[in-house]
Amino acid sequence: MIERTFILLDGIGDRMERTLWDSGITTWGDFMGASSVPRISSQRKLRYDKDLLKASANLSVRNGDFFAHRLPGNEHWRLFETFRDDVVYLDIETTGHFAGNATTVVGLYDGATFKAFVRGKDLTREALASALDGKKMVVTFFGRGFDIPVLLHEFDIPVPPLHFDLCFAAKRLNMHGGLKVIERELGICRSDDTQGLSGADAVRLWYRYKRHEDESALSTLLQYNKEDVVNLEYLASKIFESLKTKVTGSF
DNA sequence: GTTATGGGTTTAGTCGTTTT
DNA sequence: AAAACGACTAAACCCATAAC
Repeated sequence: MIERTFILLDGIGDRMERTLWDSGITTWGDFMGASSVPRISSQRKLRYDKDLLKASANLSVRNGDFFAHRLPGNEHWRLFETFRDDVVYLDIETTGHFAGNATTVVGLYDGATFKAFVRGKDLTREALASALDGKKMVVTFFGRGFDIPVLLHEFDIPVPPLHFDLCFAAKRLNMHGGLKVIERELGICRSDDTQGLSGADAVRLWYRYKRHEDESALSTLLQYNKEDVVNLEYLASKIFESLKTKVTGSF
């Protein structure tokens, strides 16, 4: 998908990109190989050829920062397949807005293993930073509005440059509603222990664990968080494929 | 059910630039 | 000169969450 992307060129927006695709120029190679391109002067084409060459070089060394800066946040999804091996799925639980919104649990999943960091145990700036180190893309549900700002405010850690927020991506596919609703739409089932639990319940579970040192409440909370995070992977690949088809019209 | 919060996106409209 | 287009802006809107 990234090699079909032209909106990273300065002066090319989504409409011009569509025009290029429609005229048969569907990849960077097509563009650079064409002797001339409709609606683009030869002078500009020269500049774009250089830019695309630079993009190719950055793609081959897998430089996530390069693309993060050249694409608007709502188009970061285009790099999901490219950086799939360096993705981290992330979901946090907190004490809630009016209790200062302190992070209680940070759940991370890299596609193979799940790791939860718990406040008062192993949730530290250093542990988080090292777990996120080297990741090129973070996948969240509404993380742009919630998880990432909260984490930055509390821990000031470096986060991966690319961010695939499934909430806004799903909306582009006319899938409205929160994470649980969308999970159900895609046929994902929750375990018996966490069936029907919501974010508000996560707050309650935390307080139950804290007040009574109730380890079973914590373990339910961690299970809930784990399912949230692990399900993001399936959601992401589904949403990526649908978005790709929708945007390109699957030429 | 309503409201507040803080982050973000989308949409519609306007304006300036590029291409033919 | 006209058409097509991107950039910019502001307003509307969405989400998770909890207090009321």
